[in-house]
Amino acid sequence: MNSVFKALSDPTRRQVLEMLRKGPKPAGELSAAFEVSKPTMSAHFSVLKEAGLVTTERQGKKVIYCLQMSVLEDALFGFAKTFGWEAHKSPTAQNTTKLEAGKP
Amino acid sequence: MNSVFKALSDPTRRQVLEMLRKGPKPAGELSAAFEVSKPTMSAHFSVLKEAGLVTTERQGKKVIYCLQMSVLEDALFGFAKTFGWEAHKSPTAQNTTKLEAGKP
DNA sequence: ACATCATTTCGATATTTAGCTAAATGTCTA
DNA sequence: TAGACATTTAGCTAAATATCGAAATGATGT
Repeated sequence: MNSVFKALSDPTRRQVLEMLRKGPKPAGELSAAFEVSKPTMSAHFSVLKEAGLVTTERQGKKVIYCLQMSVLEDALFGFAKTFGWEAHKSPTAQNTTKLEAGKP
Repeated sequence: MNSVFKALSDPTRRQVLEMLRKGPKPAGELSAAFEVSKPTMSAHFSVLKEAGLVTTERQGKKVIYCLQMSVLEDALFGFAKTFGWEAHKSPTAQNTTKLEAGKP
């Protein structure tokens, strides 16, 4: 859980997670959205992966990143609960475990 | 908001916030709960203060730290909302603006 | 097998962060 | 004002992090 908060402490990494919210995306597409080098992005990906916030899955020449909502949820709301907050999934929360086929 | 997440990325600082959940506490009491030097704690306090997560108020020879729940709430739930979560204050959430008198 | 494209690893450097001790500052009480 | 605490500032080290360009690896499709 510490590693999750560490991972969330960088704005680029938070943005990556937000991009993944609508569904899995390849590394290249994620990288292209930021003004940093590919190696730098790869390092950010590693941090997210080690925190368990994302998983990867190879599809042909691409590596697909997939948000693990449950990990984010546990960290965020586990912490929030110690402050007396309650929280619940909204009806719009969605599955992030499967890639919709044929997305670029 | 970035500064809030930065502040939350350290476990000591998160624990300080949790200690303040039940009400304001003097710096000395907070420091005593951790195995680090006073200056180190002071640096942690600065980070929390710059993020707006705590405010201080001098009372005699002591400096009282006070959790700003609203700042924590905005950062945490502002972020959570972008992931489709809803959240609300639980009935147990409480006032942090006033110090209960005469606490050691 | 090769060319190509996507991604990661390598090596190097700069910045940031957490931690310390020692010294300075601030505020009460006698 | 002097003594006693409480807290912060100064100055430092060591470790972690962010970043880069260049090179290496992996997978595909011809």
